[in-house]
Amino acid sequence: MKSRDLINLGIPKEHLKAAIAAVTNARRGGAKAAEVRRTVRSLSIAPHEFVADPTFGELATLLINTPVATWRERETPAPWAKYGDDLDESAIRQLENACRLPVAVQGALMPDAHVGYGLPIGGVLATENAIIPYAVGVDIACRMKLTVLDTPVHAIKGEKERLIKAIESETRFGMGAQFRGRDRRDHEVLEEDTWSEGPVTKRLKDKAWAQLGTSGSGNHFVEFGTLELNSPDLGLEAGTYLALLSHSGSRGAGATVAGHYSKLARELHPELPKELQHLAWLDMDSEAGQEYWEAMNLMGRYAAANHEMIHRMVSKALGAKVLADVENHHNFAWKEIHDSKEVYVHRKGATPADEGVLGIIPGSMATPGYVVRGRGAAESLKSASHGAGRVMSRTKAKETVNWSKVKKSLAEKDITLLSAGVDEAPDVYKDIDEVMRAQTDLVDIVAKFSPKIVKMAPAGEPPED
DNA sequence: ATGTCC
Repeated sequence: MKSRDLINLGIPKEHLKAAIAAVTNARRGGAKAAEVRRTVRSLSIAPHEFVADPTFGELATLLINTPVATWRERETPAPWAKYGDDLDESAIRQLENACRLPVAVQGALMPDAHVGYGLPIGGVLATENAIIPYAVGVDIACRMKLTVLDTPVHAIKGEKERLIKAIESETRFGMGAQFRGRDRRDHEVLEEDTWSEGPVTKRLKDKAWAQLGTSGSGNHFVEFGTLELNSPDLGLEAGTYLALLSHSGSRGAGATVAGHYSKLARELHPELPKELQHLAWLDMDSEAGQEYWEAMNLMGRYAAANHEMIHRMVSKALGAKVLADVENHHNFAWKEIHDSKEVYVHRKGATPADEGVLGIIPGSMATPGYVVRGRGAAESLKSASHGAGRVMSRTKAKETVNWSKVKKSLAEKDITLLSAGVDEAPDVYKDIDEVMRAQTDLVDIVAKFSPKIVKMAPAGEPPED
């Protein structure tokens, strides 16, 4: 019997697992399909009559003890702030909807906001005692890392081939990208017991190992560029440096964790209206909530290790020493105190910007990114944008972007593009400097990074191995 | 974002 049959027979989504187990047991015990079907129908109508049944008793008790879920939204929506004047209206609607959730406490919309599943990208949401998998995002712990190297800046021109080779030989890109055999990277994060403690993560460790030190597709990248520091900071003298910047996350492992728990959250909240289904939450007091929290935090450490291996291998190939290091998650949730209250702050495509905290806000392959220092603005839930933000969908980009024009413009800026999809062309993004101007209350600019040698996943090609 | 839904 399939899930859909069970639902048609009146089994609520949240008890599908228990129902499937009971049906399987009944069939193993020799009951015929039609007979089981009749039992399930009767049980869904009058569960009290089945409490003592050896096979269906447990399911009957579950049905009796589950109050009929009813949708109750906040009487008044949670307060939220937005930054920027020309924000996508659909993204605004998504954040407004999120603020209607009974678990919502406060929201904020960053100037790079655009539509995503559930919460918009560039959306921040604080909740009480609840975690929303889709408000963290599919790429859990998607993250930036910048290392300043002791390699002289003129190497970007003078030793270009050597820099290109370091990226090409030490990184992998694309959906399913991985290292094979002895090329696999090792990191102590893989030795954690946490992997085997989670019912989902225990199946993901080998894939995670194979993908350690890789970037995915879409907006992930690894690039060399110049970092301009106008005054001493980051433990460095003022000056222009050669830096390595990467954008990647928790890869396939994180996507599987996200998919599993967002589905579970939706099943646990069948009462949610359609526009809020993707914002289904897990109660932090529940086993599912705790499982997701542990898995999410593991994905956080894994994504950090992922970047660490990219930077370690590339700088090692160059024989370079790391002079400074800045990094941050921008798809994650944190337990924080806001307004003297403990809340779970989800930042989905948003950079943590508590007072004094360093972060990285990238532009595009052809425009600057910025190292920033947070100002701790309460209205933004101590957050800032995570980039420039898309102005054009991937589909539209593929129809309209003139690739040879892009190449010409890159050449004029002395930018070497090793590979990328047309949907990542500079024009699909907002003007990063305009976005930075919309968030002067949120962050101060520390340094400016200009991309010079850029690698992204090639479009439409099979993954490398 | 991800080897394309459990």
